[in-house]
Amino acid sequence: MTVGAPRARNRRGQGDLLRAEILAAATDLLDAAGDARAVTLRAVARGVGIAAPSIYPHFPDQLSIVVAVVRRAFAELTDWLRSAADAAGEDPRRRLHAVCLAYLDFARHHPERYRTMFGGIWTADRTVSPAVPADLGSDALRLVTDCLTACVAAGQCASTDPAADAVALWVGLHGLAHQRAVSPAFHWPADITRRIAVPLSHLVP
Amino acid sequence: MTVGAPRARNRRGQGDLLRAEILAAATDLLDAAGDARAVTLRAVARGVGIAAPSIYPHFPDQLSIVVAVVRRAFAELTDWLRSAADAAGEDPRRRLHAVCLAYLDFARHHPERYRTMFGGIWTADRTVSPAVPADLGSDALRLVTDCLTACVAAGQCASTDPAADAVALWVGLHGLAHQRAVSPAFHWPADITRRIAVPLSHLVP
DNA sequence: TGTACATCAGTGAACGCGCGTTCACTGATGTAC
DNA sequence: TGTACATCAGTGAACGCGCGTTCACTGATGTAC
Repeated sequence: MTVGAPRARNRRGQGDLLRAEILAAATDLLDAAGDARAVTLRAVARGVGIAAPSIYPHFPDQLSIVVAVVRRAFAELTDWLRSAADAAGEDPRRRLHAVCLAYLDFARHHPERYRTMFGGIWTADRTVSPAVPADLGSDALRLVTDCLTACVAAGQCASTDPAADAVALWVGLHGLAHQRAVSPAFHWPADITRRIAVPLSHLVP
Repeated sequence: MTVGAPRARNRRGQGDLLRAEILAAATDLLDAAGDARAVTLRAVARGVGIAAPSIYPHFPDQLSIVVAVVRRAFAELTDWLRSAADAAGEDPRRRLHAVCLAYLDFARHHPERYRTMFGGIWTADRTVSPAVPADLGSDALRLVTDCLTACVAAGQCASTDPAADAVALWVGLHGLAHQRAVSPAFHWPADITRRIAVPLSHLVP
């Protein structure tokens, strides 16, 4: 976090540009510190290079910044998964495989962000329930469900309830993603991804 | 957290009793607030009913309290799993089943504690890596591994690498336990436990 | 075309707060003689 | 048995810090006339 030359102030009508800068700085802070607690209003302001009160026209309080960061991260995750599925072509099995790997990739590349996305945001006074996966993660979960359903339709998957099994598969992926973010030093079995994803996918041989 | 009558001071030589009270108050605080951040030195002191500096003879700093709480929680988890296994009798399959359910029970009864146990403890200056599951969770993981190995020996499980599959099973349980602690409101499939534990256990029909 | 003025983007100083930690201390309790 | 004293358990006041938030403000920019 370097403090550069004094910021050129945005032109009239372009004040919302600062909002994007604030979000970017907050995301950087989260990725660097690995703790939503580090995303203080003053630290964000320092990151952007503005005075702390300048944040208020864009976010009503400090918590809103963290929530906005998490919301954007979920949108990125969904885009990331969708791109992976699209790149995998038409075969349902390949698509499912690609989405699972992409999910784990996302967590691996942004471990701190991932922890905060799925760790909940807890405060003393306000109750902020990001409602993962029901609300924020619903798009990502639906993508997994769609892949699994397509596998069933193609006769490649033995699931009799793809929606429920998609939740189970996602839970398994999440367990791995989350705990790898927390304990990268643990000696994970080399094929741990396969060991989790294959049984939970109910793919037929 | 009520402030009662002024504490009777411990007798000479019994000063270590306070250590246990401090740990208990810190655990209560964690369970109530759901955030390791709430376990401040001053809040713990208030909970016990002592002056804040009285903690220092027992813990070198605030972080050490949280670490001690987590260590004790892991010991409790291991005891809890062992009791469940013992109560299940000799049949390996029943033992494995009992341990899986007990694991999820523990998380369900202490969601905030669970989140902190497996969420890592992050600070700006000191790096505290609880090394889950390698270090702290190793006893619990070994219990799962032993159960799975016994199932293989009894011909009830098709795993060819029980140690690696135990990690996969644990990851699945953890994913469910963790995300249920974060998002209890999500509409989990009714049989989600079975959907995760059965495929990852590789039990034969 | 010039100019007064409203608006907008952002500042700087200050507030009260809870925090971790330090320091010198107090007063009860046990023990040596 | 009595008494001086060391030790132990814990206190109270104070420190400096970073925090979220407030307030009155500044100065550039666009616009109405």
